[in-house]
Amino acid sequence: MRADAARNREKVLDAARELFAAQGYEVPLDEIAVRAGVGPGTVYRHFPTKQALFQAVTEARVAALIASANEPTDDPAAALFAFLGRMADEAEVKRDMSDAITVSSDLRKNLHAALDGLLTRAQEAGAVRADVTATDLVVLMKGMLQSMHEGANPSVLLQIVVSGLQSSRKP
Amino acid sequence: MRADAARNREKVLDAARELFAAQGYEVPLDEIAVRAGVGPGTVYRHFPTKQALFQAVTEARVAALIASANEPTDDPAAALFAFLGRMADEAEVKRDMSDAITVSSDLRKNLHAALDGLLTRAQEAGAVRADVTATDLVVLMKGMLQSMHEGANPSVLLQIVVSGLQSSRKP
DNA sequence: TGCCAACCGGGGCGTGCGTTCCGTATCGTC
DNA sequence: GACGATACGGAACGCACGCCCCGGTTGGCA
Repeated sequence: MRADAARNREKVLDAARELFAAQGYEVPLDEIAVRAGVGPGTVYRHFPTKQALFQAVTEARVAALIASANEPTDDPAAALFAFLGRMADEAEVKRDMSDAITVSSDLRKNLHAALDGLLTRAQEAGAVRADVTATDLVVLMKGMLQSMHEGANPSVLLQIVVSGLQSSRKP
Repeated sequence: MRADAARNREKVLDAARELFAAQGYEVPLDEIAVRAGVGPGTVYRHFPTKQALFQAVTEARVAALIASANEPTDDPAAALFAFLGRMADEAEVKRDMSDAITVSSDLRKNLHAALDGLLTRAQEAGAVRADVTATDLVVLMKGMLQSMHEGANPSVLLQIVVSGLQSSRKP
């Protein structure tokens, strides 16, 4: 790969990181190109599609998050809640977190699997209501993450969800 | 107004009700026109804009919902939770409920005011954590309502939120 | 029944966006 | 320093959608 090509690739990635984080997936690709100081064609030389660029930007972050879910622990409930907290923290600063779940089905599947493990163990420990599924949690979190950028208080939202998970099923 | 004009107006309203409920605000206006058996021009003869048509379809339902929030009660917490339940029930069947909050700022304002009243009274009764604001609730409900159509169990989601609201603030 | 106003259909315009194409500039090698 | 491959930029395409316009049609009143 030529030197300037590598440089441009980085400029595109930097611009994409910044704009996806600020505005989410809906930011026009042309804006990213302008911010990077290149033409739209150049973006497509390095990434076959807008989705691919988005994944290149978010994949590593989300993968790290998911990896942190698989560390063994002796307090399953605390592990689950800590994970939700990390997701919320990440989403509070970067708007692309919630879009990542929507755009990439791979990512969503991985997240689902990670949450499933955490959730099941927390439920076996009796710390989380038994009628919640991993799907419920993914969806609930996605709703929460989106809500964070519309004026709500993120920590209050998270506490509500965590408390709600701990309460027992209504008759 | 001519007889056929009135008939077409009703056909458009029926089609809009059905398609907005099924697919939300994003449904193309042309689809509504096709479903109604008329041309797009006819839709615009009766409603100046797509938003206007959407409001014509949703306004009454949401207004009724909001009105139900203002009935006096002696159990403020139950009133609040019942209201949230009604919102959830409505959204479970009709996808346009959550869009209504987004599209019409009037509707959003009214909903905010209604929730503010319910919430404040429930908090004064000590039944709901004091650090939640009406904005938090509107946004959280919007996220939840959107999420309901993605495979989660609506009643579990609602129970989690309700339980979370009742729990006290973490130190 | 004839006439005019009201109304209808659908083709068309403007816009925004993802994506592609190609003439031109630039890099790296011989 | 010249040459070929590589990469660049941005104009252009296709598509989807909200919205408007106009030639033809229809309804209801005289």
